Amino acid sequence: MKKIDILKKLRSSGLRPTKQRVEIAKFLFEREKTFHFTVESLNKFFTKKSASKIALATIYNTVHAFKTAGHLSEVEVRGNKTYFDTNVSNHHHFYDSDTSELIDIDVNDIIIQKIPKAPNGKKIKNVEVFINLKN
Amino acid sequence: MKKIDILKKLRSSGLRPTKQRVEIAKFLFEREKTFHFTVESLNKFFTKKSASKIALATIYNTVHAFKTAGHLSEVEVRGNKTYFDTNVSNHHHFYDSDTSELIDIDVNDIIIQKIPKAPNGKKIKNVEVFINLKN
DNA sequence: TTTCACTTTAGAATAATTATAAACTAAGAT
DNA sequence: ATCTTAGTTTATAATTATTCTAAAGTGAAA
Ligand SMILES: [Mn+2]
Ligand SMILES: [Mn+2]
Ligand SMILES: [Zn+2]
Ligand SMILES: [Zn+2]
Repeated sequence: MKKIDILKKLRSSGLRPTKQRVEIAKFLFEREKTFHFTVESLNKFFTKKSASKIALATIYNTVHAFKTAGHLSEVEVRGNKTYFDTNVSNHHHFYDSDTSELIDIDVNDIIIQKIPKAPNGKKIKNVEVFINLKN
Repeated sequence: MKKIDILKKLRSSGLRPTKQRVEIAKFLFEREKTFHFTVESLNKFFTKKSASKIALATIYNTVHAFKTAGHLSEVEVRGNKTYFDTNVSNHHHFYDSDTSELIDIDVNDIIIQKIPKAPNGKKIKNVEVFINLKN
């Protein structure tokens, strides 16, 4: 994803392309593959690796703004921290608790042949499959 | 589950059947159906409903001891609080985010016909299906 | 009964996240 | 180009869930 696209992405979401948002968006979206991260890992990158320091509150604000705009999704993982995902399409996960690593599974690589109907007057919003790994 | 069984359950897990543990175990296991709860909901019960007040730290200690002993499982739910489950068998969940309610799905009510093989030298420990509901 | 490892408890500490409010800035209006 | 202001950043405080601490209490073996 190019810088021009990043500016478009922000503006089309009603987010002013501030210096901080553009920097974070470049780090998150200017790459070949999607990935998973936590606010802590993101903050570490901007504290250590990057020259510019971005306030932790801004990282939280920005991640939430991107999530609300649909540019990030959240993955529920056992543990304290919240995991975010730059893959916003419907997909599943392997989880390696040894390394705390999430690995994407394409939605077409899992086929569910039998599923119960939703209770009450409810409908199924989406189905998430989470496969825990061991050695 | 009867009181005598609760005492057995505790003793066979190497847990002394203290007044607090027996009270909590009776509340958790002395019922027909399994259910889901949070430490907060459990604490509310013993603060309001029950005559005896149990320290919050004891509730945490006991829930962890029961989990370690295999009498409780933990369900990962989006949000801040940790959900526990008195159903320790392999099963799946519906989740109603409107009411924050978990509903069990029997393991046989979901059949997965295609699943990717585990990466690297890893194996699949277990598969959890989480079905989000909407209205 | 005596003993002591195990347990409970109040309160402090920690960790992740959110709120606050003052300083700053992108961008439309003049 | 400057003005204006709503949107944004930031340091810091506050909140929330959970864990730790260490002193007082207790189940159960001897
Ligand atoms: Mn989590
Ligand atoms: Mn959670
Ligand atoms: Zn993913
Ligand atoms: Zn359950």
